[in-house]
Amino acid sequence: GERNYSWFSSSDFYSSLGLEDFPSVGDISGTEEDTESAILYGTLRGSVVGLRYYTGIVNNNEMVALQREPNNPYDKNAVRVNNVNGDQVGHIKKELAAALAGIMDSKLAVVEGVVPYGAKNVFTMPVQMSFWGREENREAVVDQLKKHGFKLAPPLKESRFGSKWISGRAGPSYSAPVHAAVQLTTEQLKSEFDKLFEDLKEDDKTCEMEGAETVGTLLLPHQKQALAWMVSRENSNDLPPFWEERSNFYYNILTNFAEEKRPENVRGGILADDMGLVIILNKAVIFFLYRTCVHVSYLVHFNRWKILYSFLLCRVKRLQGTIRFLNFYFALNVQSVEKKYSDDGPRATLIVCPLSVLSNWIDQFEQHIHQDFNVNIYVYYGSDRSKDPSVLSEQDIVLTTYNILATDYGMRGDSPLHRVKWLRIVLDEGHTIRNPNAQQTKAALNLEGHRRWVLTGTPIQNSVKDLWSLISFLKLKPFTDREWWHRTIQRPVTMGTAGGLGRLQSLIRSITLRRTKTSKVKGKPVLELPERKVLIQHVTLTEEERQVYQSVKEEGKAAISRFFSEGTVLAHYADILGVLLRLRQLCCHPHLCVNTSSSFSADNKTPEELHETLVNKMKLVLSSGSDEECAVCLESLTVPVITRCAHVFCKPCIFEVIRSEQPNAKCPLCRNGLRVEHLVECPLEEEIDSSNGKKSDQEWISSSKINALMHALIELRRDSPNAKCLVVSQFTTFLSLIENPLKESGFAFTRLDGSMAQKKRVEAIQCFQSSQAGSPTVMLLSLKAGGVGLNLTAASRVFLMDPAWNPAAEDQCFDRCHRLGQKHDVVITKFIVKDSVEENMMKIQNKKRELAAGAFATKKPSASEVKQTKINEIKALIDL
DNA sequence: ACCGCCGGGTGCC
DNA sequence: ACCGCCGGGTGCC
Repeated sequence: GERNYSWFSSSDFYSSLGLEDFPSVGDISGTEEDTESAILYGTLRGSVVGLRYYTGIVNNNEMVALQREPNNPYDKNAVRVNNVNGDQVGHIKKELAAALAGIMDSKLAVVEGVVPYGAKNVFTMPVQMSFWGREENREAVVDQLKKHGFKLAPPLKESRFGSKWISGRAGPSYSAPVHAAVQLTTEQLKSEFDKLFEDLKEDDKTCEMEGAETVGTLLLPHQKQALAWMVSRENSNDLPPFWEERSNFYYNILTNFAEEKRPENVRGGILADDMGLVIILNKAVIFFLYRTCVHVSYLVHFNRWKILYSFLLCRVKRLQGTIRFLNFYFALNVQSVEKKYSDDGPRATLIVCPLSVLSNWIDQFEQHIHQDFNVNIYVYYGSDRSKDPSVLSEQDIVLTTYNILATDYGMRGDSPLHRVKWLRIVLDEGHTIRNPNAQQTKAALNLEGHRRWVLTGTPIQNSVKDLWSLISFLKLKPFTDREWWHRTIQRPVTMGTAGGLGRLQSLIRSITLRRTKTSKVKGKPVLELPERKVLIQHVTLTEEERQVYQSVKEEGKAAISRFFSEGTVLAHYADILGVLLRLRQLCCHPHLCVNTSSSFSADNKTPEELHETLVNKMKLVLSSGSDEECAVCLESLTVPVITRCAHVFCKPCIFEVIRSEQPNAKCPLCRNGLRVEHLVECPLEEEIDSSNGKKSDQEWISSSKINALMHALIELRRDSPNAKCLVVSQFTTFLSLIENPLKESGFAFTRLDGSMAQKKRVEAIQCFQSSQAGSPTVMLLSLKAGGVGLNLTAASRVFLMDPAWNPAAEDQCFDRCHRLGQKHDVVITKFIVKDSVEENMMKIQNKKRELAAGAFATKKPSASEVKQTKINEIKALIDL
């Protein structure tokens, strides 16, 4: 029925952007300078004039930024020259500026400058410019320069300036030796990058901090370690990375910029931790660290702490033997406590997280903080959130989401979050801000507060590029400006310039604490997780099932090869997904695909009718529970919307496309016109629980896969009667079909799927996690149900009934039981039907895994590459 | 001389 | 700027 779907009018286009939990949408519009495929065209010597009018000074060999100044009243071609600090040094001489203006404005090339000598000149100084751009723009740039009488010199050779460059750390980037540089292969980069984090684990971050013995709470070694590291980070007086003290100024060895003011180091850093629950404990630690000076579990001391506070400051010595935690801290930095954490300083810690983990945080605080302790926590969320900044600044902790942060920031100047000076700012799942152009990133970067932390399991998702937002958030000079980040770190790394990776490594090392499930502290694993094994169990269809499967397959294959020969594959995308879906369903159970029509969009239909059938077909595919992918973000669909051309994308992704390409946005897959008012939203799963509407007209029958599952379950019950297991499928209808034999064989089971209300979910989880006799041993789980935080550690077996397109979606599901708290080895069984679309899906999954493993430092595939990949996948899936 | 040359005034874009 | 450029003063050898 139509009522399950909402149609957008253009009026709710912007309001609907308030939707929560958008993944950060990658920039696919191509407006962003395509920095990753830039090459060096050549160099040009010019001059900077008007020095005496400006205060900005430079050193010899210092990098400078060239900035267009189109509104200059004297010359619309004006190009400003700024030093690394952003202070104006002068202008590019007008004849040269006239040549540069066009190139810069049309983004044909990026022009970078270095002052090679003469930095102390009074009136003019030389500037060595490098021109970077994509190969196809080289001619245009050369022509443009020629028109104004300039000619590029070939890139400077390494030998000229190179000695510094190879030495591993510093070097002016104008000498980037493109020809000499050895482009690392993806694999090399990947392994280099792994090393980058490996090395982090064995350095001095292994110092542990003891908890208060009087309370007797046990902190795990890696938690103590993290605690100590964070305390030292918040109090460190070290210079930030790449800065040196020289006689009476501070010198940046990457840009050669110097200033008298001591550059501030970040009072914080990145906690790159992939250990699920552990991170939550760590989160709690750090938030209470100074304001209350206790670990959450030490909150017993909170009231006493208030009394102790002034007492401590004058009696540190006496207390040293009493509370070792405080001892450690005060021994470190008695004065700064007084100064920095006295009651007139900022009080509130801001925690920003995705909506999906907001409740996690609230739960954590509720669990650990007894109401008697007056720790004020304010959840800044919902329409009744306070607009009064002073309400926020009086809290101990303010919790909010990235989308609230961005929405508020949107109404300029009136965001309470941005008017408070925070004691500490924490970005949870910090990689959420990896897109520098996203509103939430800008909003996060503009928060005020000295202690800044980023929590993330995946600091680098696709490329070094992703790190910029995080580094910028940490306010590390000079990287807050993307140009310096790019010139000193990103480009050297991606181009494989000698020393580039070393730089990145020392940067990461100085600000990151990284622990993975396999990290070690003093030779012992930080976290001893039981093993995880994945078994593939092949299933053979019965003669009867095979017949049905084969006939559907042949029919589908014929249609799809017709689409190929007609060149209408993408136009029939919904049809094709429909065929694949039917095949996948037939692998599971013949009753699954009763509602999916087999007829193809006939040619005698009007375009209007055709469009409607296709869109309806896509709705069916989506509502079946199938975990389809978005061609923009390449991940599982979050909030799917269907375009008029019957392609499906995440709502935020496609809105971003429309926003950035307006007014004539085109479908990323087929380049047909996109209109907001044509988008159809489609819930991921039928809200009406399919188990209620069981097809009464169909008698229950089993299937090969169900038989295989039941066989395994019964065997498991015989061998280890207490073992609990998850039975996972994308298709909730399939889960319903499985209920029947479970009942018949006397299994106590529970169920968790997307259609359940929050309260019922919690019940189902608690019930399943319970160790009481008679508690369910089986949980029927829909692949996408629940957030990342879902804890199903009671299960030590997983039966994955059907493969997903996206291997990451499967892994995420497995991690719900393979995580901290799991006592047993986890065995995962994937049921795969032999000689079927499922086997082909596995092949594609493996390819994706390889791709993901090598994805570091490679650029995001373009729309046409995505399109080609999709087409190749279709061929592989249907054996064409 | 509707030139050349001299030397003072002057100076980003 | 110890430059270039401008424009006024000037004018055989």
